[in-house]
Order: sequence, then structure tokens, then C-alpha cells
Amino acid sequence: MSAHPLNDTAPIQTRDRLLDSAGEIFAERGFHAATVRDISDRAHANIASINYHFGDKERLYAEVLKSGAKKVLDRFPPDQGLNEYSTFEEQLQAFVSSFISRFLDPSGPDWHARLCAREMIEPTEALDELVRDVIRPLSERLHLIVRGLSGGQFSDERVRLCALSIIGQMLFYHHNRPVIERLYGKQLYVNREVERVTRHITEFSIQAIRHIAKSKAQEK
Amino acid sequence: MSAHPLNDTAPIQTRDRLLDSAGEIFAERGFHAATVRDISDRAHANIASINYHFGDKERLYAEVLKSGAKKVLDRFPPDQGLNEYSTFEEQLQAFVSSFISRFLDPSGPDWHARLCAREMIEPTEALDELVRDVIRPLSERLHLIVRGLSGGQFSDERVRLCALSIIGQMLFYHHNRPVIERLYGKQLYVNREVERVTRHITEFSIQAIRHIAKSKAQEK
Amino acid sequence: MSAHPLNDTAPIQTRDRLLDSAGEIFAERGFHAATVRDISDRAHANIASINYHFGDKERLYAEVLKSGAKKVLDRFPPDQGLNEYSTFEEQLQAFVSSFISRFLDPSGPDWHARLCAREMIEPTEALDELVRDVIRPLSERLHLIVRGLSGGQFSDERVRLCALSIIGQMLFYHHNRPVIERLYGKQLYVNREVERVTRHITEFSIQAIRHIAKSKAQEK
Amino acid sequence: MSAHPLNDTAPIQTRDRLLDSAGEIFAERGFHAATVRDISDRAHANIASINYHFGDKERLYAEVLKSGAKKVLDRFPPDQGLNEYSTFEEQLQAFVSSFISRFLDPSGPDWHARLCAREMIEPTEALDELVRDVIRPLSERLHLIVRGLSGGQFSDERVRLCALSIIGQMLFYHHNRPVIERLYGKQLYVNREVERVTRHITEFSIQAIRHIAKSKAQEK
DNA sequence: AATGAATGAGCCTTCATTCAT
DNA sequence: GATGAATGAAGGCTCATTCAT
Repeated sequence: MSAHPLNDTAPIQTRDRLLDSAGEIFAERGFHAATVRDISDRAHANIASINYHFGDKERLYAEVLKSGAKKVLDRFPPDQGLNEYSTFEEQLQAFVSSFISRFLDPSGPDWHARLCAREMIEPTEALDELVRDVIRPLSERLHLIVRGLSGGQFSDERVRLCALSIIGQMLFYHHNRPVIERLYGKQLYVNREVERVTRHITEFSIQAIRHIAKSKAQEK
Repeated sequence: MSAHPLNDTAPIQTRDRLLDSAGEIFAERGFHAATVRDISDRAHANIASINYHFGDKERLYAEVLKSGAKKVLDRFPPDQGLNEYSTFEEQLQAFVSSFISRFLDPSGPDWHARLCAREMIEPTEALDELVRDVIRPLSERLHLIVRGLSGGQFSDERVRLCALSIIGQMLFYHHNRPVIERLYGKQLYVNREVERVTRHITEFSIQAIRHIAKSKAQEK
Repeated sequence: MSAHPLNDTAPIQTRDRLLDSAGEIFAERGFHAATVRDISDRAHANIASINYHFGDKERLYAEVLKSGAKKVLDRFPPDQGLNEYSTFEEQLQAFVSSFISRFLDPSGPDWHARLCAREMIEPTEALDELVRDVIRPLSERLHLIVRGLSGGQFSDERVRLCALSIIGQMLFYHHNRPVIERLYGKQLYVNREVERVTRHITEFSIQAIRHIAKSKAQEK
Repeated sequence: MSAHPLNDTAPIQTRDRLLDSAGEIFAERGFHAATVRDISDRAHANIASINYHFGDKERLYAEVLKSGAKKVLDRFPPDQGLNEYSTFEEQLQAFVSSFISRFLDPSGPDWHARLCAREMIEPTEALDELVRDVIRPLSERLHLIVRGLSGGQFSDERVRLCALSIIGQMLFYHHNRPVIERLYGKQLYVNREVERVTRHITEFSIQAIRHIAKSKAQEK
């Protein structure tokens, strides 16, 4: 039962405000440079509230990562707009589009994607969970798509390499944003050109997979 | 004149030992989590020596990044094994091979690559210099190769997108190593399969660029 | 509401203990030679408590100077024992007596006077405030007394010089205590001969002002 | 023999340059806040030169104080312009004038006077020497003058008090310069009004002593 | 459920000094 | 006679955490 039984529009609870402000600040500065004082200040909460609600800074971090992943996957499911008759090309397009949207889409905060980037560089225990619940399922879906595109010509190993090539292209836009901005300017991110990037990656990958498969077939 | 005129292998000076140990520790833990005490300890130097030689922790970091970039570029130049008659395919192969080697090659420390990964996620002022001196030249070389492979069919914009796709594939193996290890196990890195990865990325990219170019040509 | 509603003599809070011990130690050693560690130790507080309550060492110093001035002025007001019919001679006597008492009186700590002496030699930003709130008001009161004693014969300039002569005599006993002790021994300070010194300075100054005024009058 | 036997205008020796720069910096910042690095830098000398020439920072300080006192006394002797027929009034005038000149005279650096001010607030062992060699002789000369001015009416104790009153007036202008500047502006020091201040203090003190002596005589 | 005061560990930096040359 | 490299001690400050309320 709520502490404000007569008030449906109760103030957002301290715990939730802490999760939000922690997400932003961890994404901005990284785990070590972020201070619990800044996090609690931005959440208009007491410095002791973090230890009260989450135990310590590390468990707050893990909670932020976990709850953020759930939110972002719900918003951009990888099978958006597909049906049971969709071609592999359409499936790849949907996969790439949802993936790119997760960090280029203008609506909503982008701190979760940035947090994931950090986590992949300097993993904590939270990464294991993230891989199990989010990344591996996505990866396996992509394997199926690649296998389908290849017309069954690819070994498991080859499927894996192609999947990595696709994920690499996508993640690069996010993980290396500071570099891309310095090379080509910021307009790519300001305009959030989700569609153009999606189309390119999809086409690039489909052409590569198709013609590698074709040359495999000819070898036989 | 050197203090060791007869000895080319003079004892490694404190300054150099500090640069090495700092590289390792910054790569392991990041700028904030790394402590100058640990760095000086690992270099068997006094904690005050960092201040003496570099001024402060930040300038030490910048120096590490800069001198590391120089070392690694000297070791794996992007035109290794090429001559004036090399085809664009061979040029791309050399480019990818040297790039991959910089962080997968078993000889020599890999801390510089890891440091770059961090820097790209959470840039400091040192990144500007790194982009100017190292990354932009490499990027422009890659543009020329892509343009050549496309047979002149690509707009500047398309060249850029393809270059990003190639870099993305390569960097992914390094930046996301913790994720790949969790997905597919560690053998990829233990065996340092430079060649296999290089071949795949080269083939994948060449097929993609060639057939996109061909379809562009047909459109006309 | 206080945490000790029934107890007016609540336990001295950390903040107050820090102000006291800081006053002593700053007075003993000066700002730079005093260490926050010694200050917090003497106050039986943690070293971080200084940062918590005052921000940093400098702001602690400013607070010590300010709160000390208030205490000492409240204890020895410059109009002690006067009424509206008091003569200028009596006013000067009271002024000198209270002034001398502030650093020679045996009751209470004398660190504030010593701190002021330091501040006047090597001013920090805190001196501006001290002049504005404490010294200037005292100075103006002394001007009125001197003007009164002179029977209106003095120019503003002359009033100023005489006021400086009086303050100079008084402060000397305090600022140059180490020299006086070395010249004449310590008994002056051990006995805290407030009265004798007060009588001398008052008489010396009144005689000087009166007869300078008289000779001015004769000139006309 | 000089290291530059053929060169009469040999560069000022390191030792002397160190004494000068140390004088300035100690006067500016005090013993603790002054750093040997700043001192040796300003003297264009190596950081190790201080330990080489003076042993350590403390002995450098003592040497600075001592050599400075000698210079300033030689420049402004307390019997300047007097002869064996000079009156006590003239002697006092000469005494005050030379005293004031030592820190208000525009020629030459004023760091020694500032150093003395510091030393009197926070004495080191160097003060004992200073009192013995400089201050006590001056003090005894002043006693003789006061005794003379009083026409033999004063007890030793009274002589002492009057001497302290005179010294207090003089030193005040120097020791409390920061306060006087804040009260009355800087013009007093900019114009270096040695003469006006000298005349006032002399007249003030003579009138006081004369009329106190007269009233003593009448008491009898 | 929540808080402000207080803590102790640890960090970066500065400093006077020393040592080998 | 003089120096640049290197050192160890210590200083101010920050931080995550805890405790009494």
C-alpha cells in the first residue's frame, strides 16, 4: 500500500528518481567518476538514501543497468512490424532498425545505450546478466537471419563471423560517437538519421552475405 | 650526450618505466580508478616521480596515449607489404590486417588498444590530438581504398558509410571483447586468430562494396 | 527545535569545537603552518569534519576570524561603564581600557587577538570584512573622542594622525609582545597589568592632544 | 680569488642572488608559504643550490634576516645629522626620522622591514639575535632621550612606558600597513610621507612627555 | 521511510631534501 | 662549485558509508 493512500498522483518515489539520475550520471562519467552525492543531489534526495534503498553504490549501478535494459527492449522490440511471412531481408531490416533506434532515436534518454557501451569496455558482474537476458537472445535471432540469408551455405563459424560483422557495424555508431563526431561533425547525431544508417547497414550486409554464399556454392 | 655513451641498452629510465606501467594500469582500470600510487609502485618509482616527470596525473595520461599511439603505428604500418602496383583489394587486406594486428597480435602489450577503446567511449582532451594525428590519416587512407574498390560509383556520403562499416567491423572485435568472450568463449582471443578475422572482414567488405557499386551502375 | 530541548548546556557540537581548536592553532602557527589534521585532532573530530562543516581550510579560517571578533567585542564593548554625561577623557579611558583588555585580560583565550595580529601583517581576504565590521567602527569612535579632546582645534588630518598614535601605542603591546618580553622580561604579560598600561596610554595621549591643541590655538 | 679573474663585472654570485630573492619571497609570503623552489627560481639558480649554500631553508631564513638588518641600519643610522650639542628634541627627531625612513623611504627594497614585522609576530630563534644586536641598542638610546626630555622627573618604569609609546606609534605605520590602507587609502604609502609622519610623532611624544613631567614635578 | 552529522580510508599533490654526477 | 633526477613524508581534500534520530 502506498504511503499516500488518498493521492494517486503521489510524487515519484525516491527510489525511481535515484534510478533515473544514477543512469544519467553513470552514463556521463562512468562508475568511478560518478559520485553518490551528485546522484542523490540530482534526484533531490538525501545522500544516505542510496545506501538505504540499494545497499551500496555497486548494487545501485547493477539495478540501473538492469532496469534500463528492460525499458529499452520494450520500446524497440527486434521483431517490430514483422509477421510470419516476412522474408529474411525484412527480418534483418527490422533487426537493424530497432537496434539503431535504441540509441539514435530522439525520443527518450540515451543513457542506457551509453551505459552498455561502458559496461562492454570495462565489465562488471552486471554484464553477465545483461548478456544472458538481452544480448544472447538478440545474437541468436541474428544467427537465424544470417543463416536464412545465406541459403544454408554457411558453416556455424561463418554465420558467427557475419553476425559479428553486422553487430560491429551497428554498435560502432554508438560506441564511437565521439570519434565519428570529430571526423565528420555532429550532424549525424543531431539529425538522428536512423533510416539512412539502417538502410546502408542492411544493404551492405545483405550484399556481402549473398555473394559470399554464392561463391561458396560455386566452390562446391 | 648520453650518460651511457657506450651502452645502447642503457637502463630503462624512470620516465619510461612510468609510461609503461601507467599504460597498463590506465588500460586495466580507466583514468579515474587508476591510482598514481599503483602506477609508481609498478614502475618501482617514487610516487613523487610522476609529478616530477609529467606534472600531474592528467598529463601523464595524455603522454601515455600519445607515445603509445606512435609505438603501435610504427609496429604495424597500414601499408605493410604493399608496393605501387598493389590492387585496392590488396590495399584493403593490408589495412585490415595491420589494424587487427594492433590489438590481436600476440607480441607486445595490448594496453594501447584498450586505452583507445576507453578514450573513444569517454573522451578526454587527449582524443582530439589522437584523432588529428592518427585516426584521421587512417580514415582518409581507407576512403581512398573504398573509392577505388567502388570503381568511382560512390558519392562521398556512400564512401563514408562504407568506411564506417569496415572500421566498425574491425573495432568491434576489440571494443567488445568482453561480450564476444561471453557469447562464444575465449578461444578467439587466446588463439589470436588475426588471419581468419582479417580474411573474413576483407571478403565481407569487398563483396558488399563491389555489388553495391554494381547495382548503382545498373541504375543509371 | 533543538535536539536537546531540556538542556541549555547541550554538548558542544563538533562545529564549535572545531572553531575553538582552529582559533588556537591558527594563532599559534599561522594559516599555512597549521594543519587541518592537528585542528581536527585537537577538537576530537574527524579530519573530514572540517570539509563537512566549512568546505575547506580557508573558509574555516575566515569563520574563525569572524566569529572570534564577535565574541571578543561582546565581552569588551568600547563604551563599557560610560553614560551620556561622560567626558571625552572618560570616553578615551574606556576605549583604551576595553581595547587593552581584549588581549591582556586573563580570562578567556587570547587567540583572537593573536590571529588579528597575523591577519594585519599578512592579510587574507578575511581582513576586508574585519575592517568593515569591527575596525572601522572602532576607528570612527576614536576619531570623535580625539576631536572632542582637541576642542575642535584639529583638522581631519590631525585627528587621523592622533588616532593612529593612540591605536599604535595600544596595538604595540600586543603585536610586539615577543620583542617586549625579550627587552623587559615577561612580567608585564604575566601580571596582565591592564590598568597600569591603560592609565599610561590614556595620560600620554591626553597630554599630547591637549597641548598640541593649545599651541594650535595660540598660533591663530 | 674570483672564478672570473679577468672580469671585474662578474655576475652576482649565486649566494647573493639567493639572499635577495629569499628576502623578497619570505617577506611576501612568510616562512612556510615561501618555497625553496620559488626562491631558487627567482634567483635563476638550481633548486639544490639553497641546500648547497645554506644547508637548509631555516638557515637561509636566518641569514636573510641578519644580513638585511645590517644593510638597513647602515643606510639609516639613528644619529644622522646630530652633533654633540644637539638637544634632546633634535635627538628624538633624528631617531624617529631614521626609524620611519627605514620602511617608508622610497629608495631600496622594503622587504627587510616586512620580514621584521613577521618575525615579531611569530618569532624564530633569529629574533633573539636581532634583539641583541639591533633592537636593544636602539631601545637604550631611546631611553636616554626620553629621560633627557623628562628633565629627570621619570622613574625607570615611566621611561620605559614612554619609550614603548613612541616605538608603538612608529612601528604601527609599518606593521599595520594593510589596515591603514584599508581605512584611509594608499596615498600615505604611495607618497611615502616620511616627514609629515615624523613631525607628528615627534611633536605628539614631546608634548606628552613634557607635560607629564611637569605634572609630576607639581605633585612633589 | 528517511535524514543530517560524522567518519576513516585513500587520493593527488607539494615540498624540502638528498644523491650521483 | 653546481646540478637535475629522484625521494619520502606529509598535507588538503574527497568519497562512500554509517549512525543516531
